[in-house]
Amino acid sequence: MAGTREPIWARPERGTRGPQPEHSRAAIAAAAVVLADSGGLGAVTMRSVASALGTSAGSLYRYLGSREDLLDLMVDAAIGELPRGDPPAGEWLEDFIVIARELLVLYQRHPWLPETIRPGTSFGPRTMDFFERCLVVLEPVPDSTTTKLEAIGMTVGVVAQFAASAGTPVPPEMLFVAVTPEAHPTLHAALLVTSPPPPEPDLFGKTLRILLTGLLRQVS
Amino acid sequence: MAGTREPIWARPERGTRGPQPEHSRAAIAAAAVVLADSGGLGAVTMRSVASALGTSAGSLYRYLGSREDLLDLMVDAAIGELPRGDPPAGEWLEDFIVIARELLVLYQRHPWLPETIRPGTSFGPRTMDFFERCLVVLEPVPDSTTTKLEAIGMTVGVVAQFAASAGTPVPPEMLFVAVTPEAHPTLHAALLVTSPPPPEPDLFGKTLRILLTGLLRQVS
DNA sequence: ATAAACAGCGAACGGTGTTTGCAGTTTAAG
DNA sequence: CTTAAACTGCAAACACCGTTCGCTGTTTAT
Repeated sequence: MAGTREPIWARPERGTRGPQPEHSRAAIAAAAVVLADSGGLGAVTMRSVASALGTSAGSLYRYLGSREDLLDLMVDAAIGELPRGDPPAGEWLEDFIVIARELLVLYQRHPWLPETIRPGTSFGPRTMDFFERCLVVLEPVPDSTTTKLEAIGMTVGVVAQFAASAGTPVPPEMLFVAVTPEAHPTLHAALLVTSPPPPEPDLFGKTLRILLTGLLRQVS
Repeated sequence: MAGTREPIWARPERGTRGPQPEHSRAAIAAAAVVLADSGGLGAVTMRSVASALGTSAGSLYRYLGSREDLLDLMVDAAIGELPRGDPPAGEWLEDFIVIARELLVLYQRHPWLPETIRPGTSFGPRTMDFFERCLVVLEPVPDSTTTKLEAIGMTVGVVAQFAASAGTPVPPEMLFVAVTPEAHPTLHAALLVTSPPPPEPDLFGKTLRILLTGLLRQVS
């Protein structure tokens, strides 16, 4: 029953005694984000982050309880890069899709973000700001907040899906070594097509419009 | 240019010389799946899989080129558990949603599966069978195979989203330590609701129906 | 018969997250 | 002002990880 630990957001950044820490959570998160941006999440090790800050791995545990805490910090720092102001005054659907597009470019700038948002992630204050901003935009929608949060969660998932598929522009044939013309005739035929049909111009917006108008009640 | 390696499906399971191997890819995958089911993906180490098979970690490299190969084997083995026969004769939308439901229960039985399907996964023959089965069901739809594959991918993503959110039945307050009544009034109010409204009876089916009827042309 | 290809195994290598003990520093309490 | 508690930083160590290597023995093609 004591397997889990208190999330980092519930612990004070520093105590009231002792010398002033040489680093801050924000600086640690920023250094880790830089490493992840250039080398992927695998490049974010306690030692690499520590050496980027000019300290040692063990010293990081004065700031973090575990590597998971570091990931929580990174997630919140990245989501904190989203635009914050701009409470828009248009139609809620279009406003919300604007937010989704902002999230998409964030996911493309930080490809490690979706995989770092894992089950067990403890979301920080900047992420809560994001959720709040979504709810504000959805204010005109007459559904319950629970339903809205479900719709937001589904949207975030779809955005991650688009960000991931945009990373692999054309499926390399390496991923399809296992298809045989006999067992998979339809699939095999599809892979032989040399010039695929022109892609939907705005599949992203189209998909989200479909999903949201179905999931949330239209304001009459 | 030589950073990537040939996927395991392109290599023969065994050569033509030498003694018969004591294990098989299928047995290795099965052992790894059992470990992941009970202890999560983190419990799947070369040493743990090897010891489950009564051998040593180094010996596994006679069968696998890397741990990634092991994950590829696991993914294909799990997806291979999906029902295979039953080419249904109903409406394509309902038939496809049946497949999606089968995938959902598979994801719930193997919670490690979505995270194991990573960018770079090389899909095996059982997974190709699954794609083929999806395409067969979508045969009556007049869209291009490319569009259908996009719809399938989006469906798989949505199913993973549902499987993940079903794993966390009620968001524990630990995940929301960072919300403050001042900065997040709407969110804060939503978390105070003691009895949330009864959830949509079949949000899963509803969502997929919405998504698929929008993404794919209705058969006229 | 010979040589190549292969299986199995134990030891080792570099890397990982994390813990621990210690020395030095700052602050709160007596 | 003194003292003790709380705190920081650091180096070393621990257990574990994926992976490689060298070796012995076995099977098969030539």
